[in-house]
Amino acid sequence: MFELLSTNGKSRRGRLTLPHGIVETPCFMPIATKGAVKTLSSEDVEALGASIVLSNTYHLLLRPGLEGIEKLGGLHHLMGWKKPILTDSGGYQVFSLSKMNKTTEDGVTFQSHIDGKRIHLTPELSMQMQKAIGSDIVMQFDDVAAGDSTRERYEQAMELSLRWARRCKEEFSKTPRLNHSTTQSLFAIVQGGTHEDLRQKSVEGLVEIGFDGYAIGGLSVGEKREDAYRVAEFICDRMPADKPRYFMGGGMPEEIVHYVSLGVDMFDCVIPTRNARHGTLFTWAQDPSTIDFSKRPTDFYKKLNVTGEASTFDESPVDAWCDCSTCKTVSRAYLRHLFSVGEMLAMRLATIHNLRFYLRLMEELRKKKDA
RNA sequence: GUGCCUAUAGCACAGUGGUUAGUGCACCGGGUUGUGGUCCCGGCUACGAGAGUUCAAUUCUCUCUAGGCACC
Repeated sequence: MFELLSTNGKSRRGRLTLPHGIVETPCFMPIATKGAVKTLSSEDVEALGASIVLSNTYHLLLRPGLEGIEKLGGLHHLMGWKKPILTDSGGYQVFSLSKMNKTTEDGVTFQSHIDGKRIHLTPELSMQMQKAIGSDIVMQFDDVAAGDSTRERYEQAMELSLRWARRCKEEFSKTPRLNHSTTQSLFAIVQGGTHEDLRQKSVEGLVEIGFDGYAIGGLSVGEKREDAYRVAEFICDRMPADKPRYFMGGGMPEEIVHYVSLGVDMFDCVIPTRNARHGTLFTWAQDPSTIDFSKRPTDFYKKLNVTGEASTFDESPVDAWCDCSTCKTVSRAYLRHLFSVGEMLAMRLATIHNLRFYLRLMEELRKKKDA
């Protein structure tokens, strides 16, 4: 299911063949937490050039629920999205959303942020839910420690994630495939904070169990960027070369460039979509096809706060180098006006642009490897 | 014309005879890393004018000006 097409130093050019289609890597996965990339239709997302999206087990478990999603025929059918879907397991949401949760060996009990109902999420339930969703790529249920945790906490989270990984694999292997696909993949998640020895133990333990792909979890959660770079390289150097590598949750454009140079194949991040909704847009500092990414540049883009005063009478497009529909049809002045009066269209136009920026970045990064 | 009420930031309002006059919205700037669509952190801008009482007035008194209400 994963072909390594070429390498250049540590960086890789690959191809994932999944039940719902082919994903060229390195790739970026737009986030459709509750079954939609906010403000966009599935058709929009496809037109932007996305080949896979990320959705979320935790949110879909709350609504429409396990039985609900089965009755609805799985998430692909519900969304009208024909390409691959990866689902996060819900582990991160326990860390990031709910302050009122309790982690035990069995799983996590927390209160729904919607109606306060108590939910007990276990590795087994997460697997069942992701199967019901019909994800092309299922993520293991994991325990994420905050970026400023003690070594003890990192170690505990890593060990627990390792034990949960085993349970996920068992459940994943035995439960009848509820949906359309017979070839869902299961990815494991490496934990261990910024400690190399813990990360090493995590990778080795997971590889021994055996998964279809491996993710780097627990970074971009408050630690220093240089620590994240160091740990990511350490992990990549110990991951199996013939399996896809997924950096979870990151990051800024220059971080993605850096991680690609270390050999990461897959990314997801809320930055392009969330920043778009708050008026922060990414723009190219030069023609993207002329950027030499092998030098790990950090200055190849600029952030534009389009709600700022400077855009008030600016008739120019958001980005002259961009080929998205927003840049081809509207001015900065119009976008600023739409934000200023609170029109929903502002968020949509900005989301289209920022996602296109990220997807274009990946296209350019792949081109360099193709050449 | 007469009486009463009001006058504090761009707007709506708090408040005080004594160091640096608050809040919300608006505006300006920054943030956002396995989603917060409404979030977070900063910043700017004010006691209508004049006189009096007082050690000290945005605060109390008077006059003026402007606005509101009522009555002719």
